[in-house]
Amino acid sequence: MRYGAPLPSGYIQGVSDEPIAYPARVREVAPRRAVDFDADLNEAQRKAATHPDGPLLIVAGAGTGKTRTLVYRVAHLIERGVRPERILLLTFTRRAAQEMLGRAEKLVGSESRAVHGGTFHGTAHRLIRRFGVEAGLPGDFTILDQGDAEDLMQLSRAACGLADKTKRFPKKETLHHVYSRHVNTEFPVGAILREEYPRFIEFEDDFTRVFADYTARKQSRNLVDYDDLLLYWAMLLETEAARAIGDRIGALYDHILVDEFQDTNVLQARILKGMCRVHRNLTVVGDDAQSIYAFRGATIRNILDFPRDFHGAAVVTLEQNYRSTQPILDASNMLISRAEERFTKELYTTRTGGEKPWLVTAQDESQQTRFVVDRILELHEAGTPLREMAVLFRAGYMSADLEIELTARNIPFEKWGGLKFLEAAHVKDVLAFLRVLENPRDEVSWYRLLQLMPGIGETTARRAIEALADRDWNPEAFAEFVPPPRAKDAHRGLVDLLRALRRADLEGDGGVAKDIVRIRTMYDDILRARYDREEPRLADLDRLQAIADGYGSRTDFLAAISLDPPASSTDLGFGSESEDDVLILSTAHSAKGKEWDAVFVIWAVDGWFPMSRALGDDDQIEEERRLMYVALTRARDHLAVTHPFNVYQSRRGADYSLSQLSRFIDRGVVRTFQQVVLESTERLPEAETPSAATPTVDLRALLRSRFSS
DNA sequence: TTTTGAAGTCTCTCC
DNA sequence: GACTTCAAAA
Repeated sequence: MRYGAPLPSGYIQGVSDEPIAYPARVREVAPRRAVDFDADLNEAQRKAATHPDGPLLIVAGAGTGKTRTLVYRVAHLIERGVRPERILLLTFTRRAAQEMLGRAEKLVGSESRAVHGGTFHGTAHRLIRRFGVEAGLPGDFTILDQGDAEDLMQLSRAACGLADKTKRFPKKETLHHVYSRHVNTEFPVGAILREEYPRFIEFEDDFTRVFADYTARKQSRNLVDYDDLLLYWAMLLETEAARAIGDRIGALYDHILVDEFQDTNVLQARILKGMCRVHRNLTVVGDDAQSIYAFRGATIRNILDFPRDFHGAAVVTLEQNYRSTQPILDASNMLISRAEERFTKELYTTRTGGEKPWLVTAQDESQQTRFVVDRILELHEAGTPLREMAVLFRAGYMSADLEIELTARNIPFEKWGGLKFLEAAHVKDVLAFLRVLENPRDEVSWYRLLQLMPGIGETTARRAIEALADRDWNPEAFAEFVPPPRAKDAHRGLVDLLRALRRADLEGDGGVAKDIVRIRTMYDDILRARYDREEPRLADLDRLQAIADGYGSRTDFLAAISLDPPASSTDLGFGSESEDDVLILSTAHSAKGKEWDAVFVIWAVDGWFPMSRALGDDDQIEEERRLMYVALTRARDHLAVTHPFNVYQSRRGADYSLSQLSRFIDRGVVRTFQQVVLESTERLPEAETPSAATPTVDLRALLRSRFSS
């Protein structure tokens, strides 16, 4: 059973097939110059970049000039006369797309600006807005992010009568995870349960019921989740009823290039096949050793099966690493050599010299932090800009202590990945108002904003929504809804606010930033009453307002923030800040595709990296290992892996426990590092503690003994 | 019956 | 430190 919306058979033809307009990302016009493929590329890179038409698989190890090769391929295509707007460049993150388009522009000039680039989801969104209505999809849908989708799943769960305290029935997050996996991997629900949640197998029928309700609910409320974006794209291409539309979408592009192919899933592979039904000009680049998105359904089979799926595909392998020094490669190669399955080979470099990476044992978290900060300042004084250094970790919250220290010492930093401010409750609250205006059927947002009102809780909110649904979501139905007496004032206030906002819309006095100002006349008070520390939250809303200012319409704004969320605080529209020399803090995932002169990988502790949740499952441990490999291979000249020895365990009472070094740094890997054990700070006066202290005999012995057991 | 405050329970990666 | 669950108050 599948849960996607079937495409209605009727659709209207018409509207020209001119390419979708993409906003130009770079303003200045770069001069056009002849590209020198011979001088700029090595043989393998050149072979890939100048490959003629037809399917091409580039297997590229870390740092082998993958981006460079793709950019030169784009340049080559343009020189060959392919129209730039007929080239589609699919990447995994928005950052990667921007970087690649920027580099292409430097190479071939402003012409390359017409190249279409973006993430799978972003591109899906544009195509669906453009062609979806013709295929019977709603034109005014709003996009659910993961949190919204989970909330909607909760409503479905309740509608199926599974919300009561039956403790054993899975949480909304689990339900959504299974659903998303089903869509992205096409595994049957039962198989997913058997593999990942054996304890829930008995509920398979209930899962199916909830999913059916969830799917129907999304459709009747004009809601589209991330998975739907891909699903609808695939269906536009594949469904017989949409054949003519699929043909036109397929005819939009002559060449398709895909970055990070190892992180695509079967649904994305189907999309690529569909996009290539007129031509077979598909170039994919990937590295199986860097596959780190299995949790999203990515499968390495896409790379392995590529030559079979696209018969006669050329395969080019890039092995020469231009990024890292040999000692860093030695450590990385050793680490990944432990992987259960490997398909690619050892990386090598012609770069000479370079010191062994450091393996730093700190006494505790605060010493780890001090070491990292001291070392960063040292390198900075020696001439490395802050922006050329990064601290990487497994999960967003692990940098908390470091962030405090950096702030205290006035070192500017920028954080990538982890919790984004758009996911913060108070920001989502304000967005809920906007989304209800945009799509009055947005049940998730109604539910959220109603419960903000004093006196209105779960039950009253649900009743109000029922009243709305009964009247086909006519906005007036809410005004006529009779709330319980205690919520009378709040109801009145909300009705007035929504009316005022709609009126402003009609009178052209809108603008999404103005909307937010109006919403905040009500919401700021609610916020103050709800939270003790209101200042940072109010500041977040100021930032939201500033971002909104850059968008003309509410529709654009809402779509943009679901698909291209500002990833860091400096992305948030305070322009000049992003030019500053700032240190990068990033999750290992968000660091993929980037490189720095100096990289610090902190919390290399078993249970942290790899995370404890992965420990039960061999495949997950392998994915964690590849993730560590990704982290290590980000470094050009300096690499330090740190682990605190004593870890404060807030979970089990207030005491310290001894931590184990990450299992990925086994004895053989340790030999590729130089070990540094930081002295306990109590023993030495601070002035005498060098940032890289001499190892003490005791701790070294302790360290060794752990590897011998 | 519904809301709200307080204690208790986890904590990921991303579009 | 944020979200869920439980018990008391309106």
